[in-house]
Amino acid sequence: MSRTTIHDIARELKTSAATVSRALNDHPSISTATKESIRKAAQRLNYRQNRTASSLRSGKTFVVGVIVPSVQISFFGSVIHGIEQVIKNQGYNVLLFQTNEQYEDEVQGVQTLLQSNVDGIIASISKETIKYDHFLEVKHRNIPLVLFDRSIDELEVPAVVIDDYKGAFMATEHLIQQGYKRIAHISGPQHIRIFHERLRGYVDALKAYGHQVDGDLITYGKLSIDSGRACTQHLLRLAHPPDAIFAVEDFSALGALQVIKESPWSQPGQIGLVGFANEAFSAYITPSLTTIDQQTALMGQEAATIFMNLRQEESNPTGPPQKIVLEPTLVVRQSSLKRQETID
Amino acid sequence: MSRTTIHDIARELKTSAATVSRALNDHPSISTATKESIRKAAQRLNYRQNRTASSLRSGKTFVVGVIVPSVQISFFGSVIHGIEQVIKNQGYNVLLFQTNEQYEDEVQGVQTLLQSNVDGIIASISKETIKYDHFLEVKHRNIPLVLFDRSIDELEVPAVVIDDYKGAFMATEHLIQQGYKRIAHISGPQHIRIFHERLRGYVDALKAYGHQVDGDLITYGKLSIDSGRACTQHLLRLAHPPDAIFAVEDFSALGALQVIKESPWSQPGQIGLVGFANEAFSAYITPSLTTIDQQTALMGQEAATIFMNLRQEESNPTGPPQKIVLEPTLVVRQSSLKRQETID
DNA sequence: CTGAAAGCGCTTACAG
DNA sequence: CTGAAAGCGCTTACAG
Repeated sequence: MSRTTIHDIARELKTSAATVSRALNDHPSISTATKESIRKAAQRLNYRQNRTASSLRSGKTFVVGVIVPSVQISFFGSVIHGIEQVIKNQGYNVLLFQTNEQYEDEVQGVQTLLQSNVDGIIASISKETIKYDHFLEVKHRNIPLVLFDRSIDELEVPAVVIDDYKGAFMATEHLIQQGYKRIAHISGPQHIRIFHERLRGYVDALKAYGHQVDGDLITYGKLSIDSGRACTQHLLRLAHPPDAIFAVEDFSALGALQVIKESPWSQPGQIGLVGFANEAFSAYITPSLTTIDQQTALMGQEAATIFMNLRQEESNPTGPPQKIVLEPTLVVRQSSLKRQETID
Repeated sequence: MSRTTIHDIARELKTSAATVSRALNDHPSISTATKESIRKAAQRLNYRQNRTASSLRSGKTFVVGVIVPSVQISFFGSVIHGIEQVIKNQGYNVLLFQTNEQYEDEVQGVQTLLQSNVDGIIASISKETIKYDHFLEVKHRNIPLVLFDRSIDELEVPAVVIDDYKGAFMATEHLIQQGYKRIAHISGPQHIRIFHERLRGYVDALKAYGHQVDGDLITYGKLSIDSGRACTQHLLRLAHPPDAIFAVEDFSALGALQVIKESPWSQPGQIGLVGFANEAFSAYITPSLTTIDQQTALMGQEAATIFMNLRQEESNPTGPPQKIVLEPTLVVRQSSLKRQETID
């Protein structure tokens, strides 16, 4: 019942384990006839390569570690999908680590992936992370590291992001063009670049259209439904409340929408709302959520492709790390459309 | 720059690799003093165990393979979360494989996981799968295999499911109690047990309440928004259309809801709707979707716990495989509430 | 085109 | 309590 090894095949065919190994790996110096008979024997004996042994010897595991806050956020699920598409064809697999947005889990994840000898790591950092030693270790060990979406400039590693500034600008511009006058922003943790960029895009769009930037209308949330609720409650209680909200991501926007719907004096249609991320639920809520699409599958594919290229280079830092910036798209749905006020 | 090994530590402390290995694994026969100094040296030299080498020698990888149709379905994301919670504490990690509901991908996934020497596999089968040889091989190799949700009785392996019959009965009963008279069912592939069970629950609830079971009102879909749309269009075009629909899962229900909303002569509130799974979006669509909750996190935890127990047994089949059946819960939201007809 | 031999970095009976 | 030695199943220079 114990598993077939290359030695079993070698014995069967009266050849050597080396030849069997070469044949199964399609090594050019093995004759076609030999390869053929070895392959047949392998199949007959139900041979399966022992990847662990192969990895130990060759130094390659064909495993890519993927670190994300949570697969339950459809954005990350979708990116993982894109990653898998690309690497599967090259014989790679995904070893998954969820951080639950916790710094400690992220550190532990990196350690585990290092111990597992992954051939590379593709990651999006947790919102709690403000120290990067664990990622620096990856870099110093010359293990290909690619960040996506939530990247960290100071790490100086390749990254795939969308143009968050531009996306935020478009979102805000859209609200302005709809005729909203006091546009608030629910932002996110500023140490993560993308959230800061979105804030910048918001501010610059207001300025570009001659709107005043009012610090009271900018709140800092935590990227969750509950946080979106809290921020919105705060905004609606202002002496001079907003007539529109641009939320830094869709979960915050969803929280905002809930509060808006519950509040008697602020129905949807009166308060414009735009999110960011085009989460799975965003098209189906009511009103459906106007948001910024991030080309998630493409983001995953690009990150995986960078890894594939990096993998060969082997520690020759050829200039600054590659950075791919994808174009955001505005997806207009109902939540941002301004209702005609003539009814009142 | 090459990685520290136990030999490096041994040399440093003038002891043997065997002792270093034992000390780092907290072997009882090593003195506390020795352990202490070895641990310190390991830390100082930034030692990280090479899991590949450890696995090859010990035969354990501390990796659990998880096979699911797609992490983008929040149900599966949530179960994976539950699995990770349990196994992380025991030092295990998740090697992820998505099948995209394709039989070929599932077979390939199993092969890869076998080659990777995973210590066990936790899986939910693809809807396209009707042959199970790949899973039989796992079983025959004595690798712990646990199925969840979409399980296969004939494989005779442990499984965690919810009581799908009961959930479907509850869903249908709820619609009956709301006063709906012609309740349709959008079902799923019948070779997967849970979908057949849900159909049974639907039929039996109708019978239990003296409703007629009308074959015209039962359609067989493919578990997707589009499929739900198609089935619903078909149902609404019947000479004698339904006044309520119980959908086999939430994506089908979402498709149904879209068609209902688009159709001028069948607004929500007139056509009752219940789904199954309590997907992430279900609470937020309008009308919010009444559905059956499946205790996803618990399902993952239970599956992981079974694996943990199985792992020790080592091929002594002690009676029939364990089967855990979780209780479903009816989550009543707006989509199933019957509007008073007095308005007309 | 093929084989013998070394070795990847651990773990673990066996011996003391 | 500690060490020497074998070996997990591969891959790969080296030699022919």
